[in-house]
Amino acid sequence: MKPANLKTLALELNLSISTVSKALRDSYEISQDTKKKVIDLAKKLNYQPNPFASGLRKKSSKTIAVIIPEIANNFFTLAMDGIQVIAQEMGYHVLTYLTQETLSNEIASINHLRSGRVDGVLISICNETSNNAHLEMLSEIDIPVVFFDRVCESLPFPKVTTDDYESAFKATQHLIDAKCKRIAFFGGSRHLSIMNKRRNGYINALEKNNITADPDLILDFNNNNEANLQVVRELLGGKNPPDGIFSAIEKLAINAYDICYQLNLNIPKQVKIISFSNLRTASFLGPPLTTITQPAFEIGREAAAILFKLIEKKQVNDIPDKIVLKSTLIARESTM
Amino acid sequence: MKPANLKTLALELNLSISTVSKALRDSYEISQDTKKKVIDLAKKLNYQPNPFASGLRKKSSKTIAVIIPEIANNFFTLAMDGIQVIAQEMGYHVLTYLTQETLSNEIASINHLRSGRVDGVLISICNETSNNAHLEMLSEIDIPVVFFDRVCESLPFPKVTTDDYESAFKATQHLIDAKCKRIAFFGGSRHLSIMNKRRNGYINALEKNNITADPDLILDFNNNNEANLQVVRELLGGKNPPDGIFSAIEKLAINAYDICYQLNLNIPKQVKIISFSNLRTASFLGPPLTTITQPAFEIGREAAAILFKLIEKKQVNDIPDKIVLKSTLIARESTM
DNA sequence: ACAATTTACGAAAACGATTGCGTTTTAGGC
DNA sequence: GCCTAAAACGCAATCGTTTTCGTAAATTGT
Repeated sequence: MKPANLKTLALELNLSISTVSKALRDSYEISQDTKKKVIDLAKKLNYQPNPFASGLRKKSSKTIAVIIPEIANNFFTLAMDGIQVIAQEMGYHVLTYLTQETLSNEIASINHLRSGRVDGVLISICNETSNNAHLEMLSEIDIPVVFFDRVCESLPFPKVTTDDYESAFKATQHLIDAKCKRIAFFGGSRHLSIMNKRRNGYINALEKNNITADPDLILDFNNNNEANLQVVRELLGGKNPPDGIFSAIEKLAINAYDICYQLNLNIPKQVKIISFSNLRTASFLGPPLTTITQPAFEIGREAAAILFKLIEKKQVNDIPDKIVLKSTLIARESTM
Repeated sequence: MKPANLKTLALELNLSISTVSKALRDSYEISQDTKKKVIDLAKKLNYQPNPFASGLRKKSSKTIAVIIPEIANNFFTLAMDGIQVIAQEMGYHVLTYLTQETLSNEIASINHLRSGRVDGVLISICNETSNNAHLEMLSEIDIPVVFFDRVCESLPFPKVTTDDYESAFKATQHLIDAKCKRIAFFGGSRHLSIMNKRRNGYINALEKNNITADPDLILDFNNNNEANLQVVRELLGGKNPPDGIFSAIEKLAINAYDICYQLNLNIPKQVKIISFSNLRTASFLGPPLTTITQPAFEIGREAAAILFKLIEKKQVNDIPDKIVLKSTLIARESTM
């Protein structure tokens, strides 16, 4: 059965298409009587306006795009949840693009948006992103953009992040307070500003405690998990292993657990571990993992809320350039 | 800067709009020479066809919808990943709708699709779904639909599931083999066929071992996690607690861990636990959790692959009505 | 050299919703 | 009863792309 359209309704009611359209949009030009008739029939036939037709005409789609590196990641999953909740409330549709941490996918995704397919974009950049050529294209497209978590500092879009530097500092201090002498940092791409902030928080915390950072303990990991595991194995199985690990990435903390199990290293006796993480099961790990937990859901909500303000041009002047939410350190047995 | 459109290109090249359009679609009507000119300019101006215009004209959107109960769920996250991978390969866009396990949201989402916004639908129904009135509307919309995991048996759409009955049977047998005498079943909505299959697998495994199922040990949980925790607490803290738990839902196994920690119950000595789960950290829990792990990623891939065959009407005859993938039981310490 | 094809392109009508503007009807004022 | 103004509705253009059909020019065959 063909879906009903304005023509169908108009024919049935002996009205013109424009009258029907205006009635449905509650125009002052149409009498209450006709409005009621139109609306009733529309409901009866389950009329849904064709999104292509109105998109073409109005140049708006009631759709936003979310571009994230991966979805099988607790942080992004929760952020996505927050985004969806707001979007659903606002009556918007959500298109998701996964870049799989690959620059070419990120470029392709952004290119898709040039066509006016969406009214706004929420983006968290991938760890291969070093230059901003493709991100600057976002400025050329004339739609609102909001960055969250993995932001690009040099671009003039609102950004929602967490207090990465402070959290990293606290995490490192937490390990120092737990008597760790050799603390390793597990980080990611040097191109990501959040990674640099976390690394700096780590380094400055060490310095403040008069510990000189050992370059051998500052590790950058990539997207190859096998290789990453090997690096962790060599570090923990080597001759001068760390007694504390601060991981800026959840997955790397899991790798550390993996290797500790393999090498029969006791956590926390031989090595203490703290990690940025949104793992729901952190409390039930063996041993429970001390985490820096980002308010991922709220980040998604905030970012989406800002985006919709921009899209609907409400209170555009009181939109902050940058929102920083606080992460919380939850101490558990892995650092006791 | 306004995005380039066919008119722009046509004007620049002194060609007609139709020629440009045909050139870009590699029509045999256009000479190689003109094609090259058009394509070059299109690339230079970064032309992207307006999706509304072509959607309106062609009645196809290169977009699919994914309707799932929640995204903060390891199974659905992985399935989503599989779907996205295929969709990206096929050049399709993905719209996500979360029903939050709520019937009204599911109805609203399905209603959105009546407008021709998408070319196909992948759906896993929510646990409030008992009657099929709204799902039958999917038949009226004239687009392909594929169910995955939480399928609706009575509807004539392809279904991708796992061997739920067999896996549940094996899981229960696994506990029986581990000398459990009182095995509890943690299930969900009786409206979901997969839950019934898992429950039946459990019951039949008991019967085969000449154990009569105790109704007090067959629990149905809902979406209220606080209430669920309380039920688990009363069961495990009661006078006749089970010595084995087979959970059909990951979240409930976590609840069980939670209560065991609270009540100082030793897993597996006092109670053994096995659960359907896609937890990546199952091996690192205290103790490591024995799981029935569904091939979630592959389910997503398979379902998407079938959907695209249907959409593009390729090999439509050799599409099976039902695909059943196998889950794997991974024995870990929680049942030793 | 002339008809018959073939090649290469353009004109124009869709697709369905929106909206400015013109037109008809009704109500109101005197 | 006539004029003005407001109320209620229809006409038609528009958004950008696709596609059918028509036609001029180039090519082929004899």
